[in-house]
Amino acid sequence: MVSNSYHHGDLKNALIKVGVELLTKEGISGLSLRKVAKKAGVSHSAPYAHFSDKQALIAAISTEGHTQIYEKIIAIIEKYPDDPLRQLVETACAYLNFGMDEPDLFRITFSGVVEQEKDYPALVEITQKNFSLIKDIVIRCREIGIFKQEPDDLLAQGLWSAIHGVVSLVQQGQVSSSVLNQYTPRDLIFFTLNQMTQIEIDPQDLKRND
Amino acid sequence: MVSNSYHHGDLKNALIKVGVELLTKEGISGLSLRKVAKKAGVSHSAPYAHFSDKQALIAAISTEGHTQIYEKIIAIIEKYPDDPLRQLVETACAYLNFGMDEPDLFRITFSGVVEQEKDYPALVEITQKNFSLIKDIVIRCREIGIFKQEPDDLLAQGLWSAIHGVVSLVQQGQVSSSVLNQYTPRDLIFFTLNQMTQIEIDPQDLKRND
DNA sequence: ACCTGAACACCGTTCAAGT
DNA sequence: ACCTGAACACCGTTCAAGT
Repeated sequence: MVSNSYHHGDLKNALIKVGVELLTKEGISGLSLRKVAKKAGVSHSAPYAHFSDKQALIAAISTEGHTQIYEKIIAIIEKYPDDPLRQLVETACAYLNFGMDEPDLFRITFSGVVEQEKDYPALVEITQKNFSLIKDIVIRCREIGIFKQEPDDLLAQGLWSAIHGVVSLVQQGQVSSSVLNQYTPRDLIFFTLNQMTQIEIDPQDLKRND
Repeated sequence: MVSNSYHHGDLKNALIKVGVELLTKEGISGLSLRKVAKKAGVSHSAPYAHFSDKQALIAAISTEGHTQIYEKIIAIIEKYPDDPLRQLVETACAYLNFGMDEPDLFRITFSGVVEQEKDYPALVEITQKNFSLIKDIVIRCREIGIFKQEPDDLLAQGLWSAIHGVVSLVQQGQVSSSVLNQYTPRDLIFFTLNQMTQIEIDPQDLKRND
């Protein structure tokens, strides 16, 4: 509907968009280059003009997922500019929500579906930008006494790993049912944040937004 | 070589074994039912007598991966019967080693490649047994003051999630290069254990075995 | 430069048939 | 009960050809 025969000017981005749609609709196993091409209204070989192979499209979709998280974190930082603890908590919750709301996009983005990440500069760049944002939040948190003095990199990496672990297991259904009966995924996030920090974080204090 | 025409009595286990071999040799993308069948010396439709579909074989391989970790943890507990902290540390390192030594088997086992875990009772059972082992270790650790008083389930789940997060990111190459230049994966594990516990764990104390 | 259509090798899965 | 072989629909990828 955007154009008629030889497609719009930007098939590349159209393929990424259609790819994400197909992914959320049919899951990772339903994501094929041929279906994406058909859904975009081009022949099954047209995508090869823009992506060297299927992995390259998956890498582009992963880049899209990282970008979505990046924009969410930026928005959180701007919303609570003087409250680094809040930034930390909201970022962790945003990560959890991403895993719960868009499980397949989350998997492609954060669960190593892309095999040779280093081959995709745009992907490497956005992952570095995301880590940088988290490191900034951690630094500001440490300045107000939330962490003991540890190297920033290690703190940020440890924190992100722990949150990533929780969300991954929740999203894969690998959380013990005895735990799931008593605690919500949100509880697990707060438990982890409390273990990783030197202060007590009360979920009740933070309930007045999504 | 085991037999001649109509194969040995246990094609099912032969297929699992060959599947693991093929997995470590060619990776997840190289694991196909047809290749497994050929490698086992049967026609491409023979596996369907034992596995309803490809997912069922993958679930069996995942079960094998969980069983390998289970046996390692059992061995660790028997090796250090009176040292729960050591049990904890060694188990975490075993998890890391599994991720580093057999990345593809690790992925199938712990990274949600199996889509409907609940459909495979043997898989559900071994995951419960593993969680139970970890919970036992955590309980014994708490009794000697390593953790503050928290519910066992939550402690065990939180700890396992954090370790899982570290190993997953390491194994997927998603650890920031600035961190990798300064710290080994083992450092990250010890950092995480130190954050999650109430005592200081010194890696030096534990260096005299693999 | 961008896209098409035929072609190839490889999948997962089914099913009638064989022992 | 266990396995085979043909068949089907679907892949990813390549390439000569068209505008």
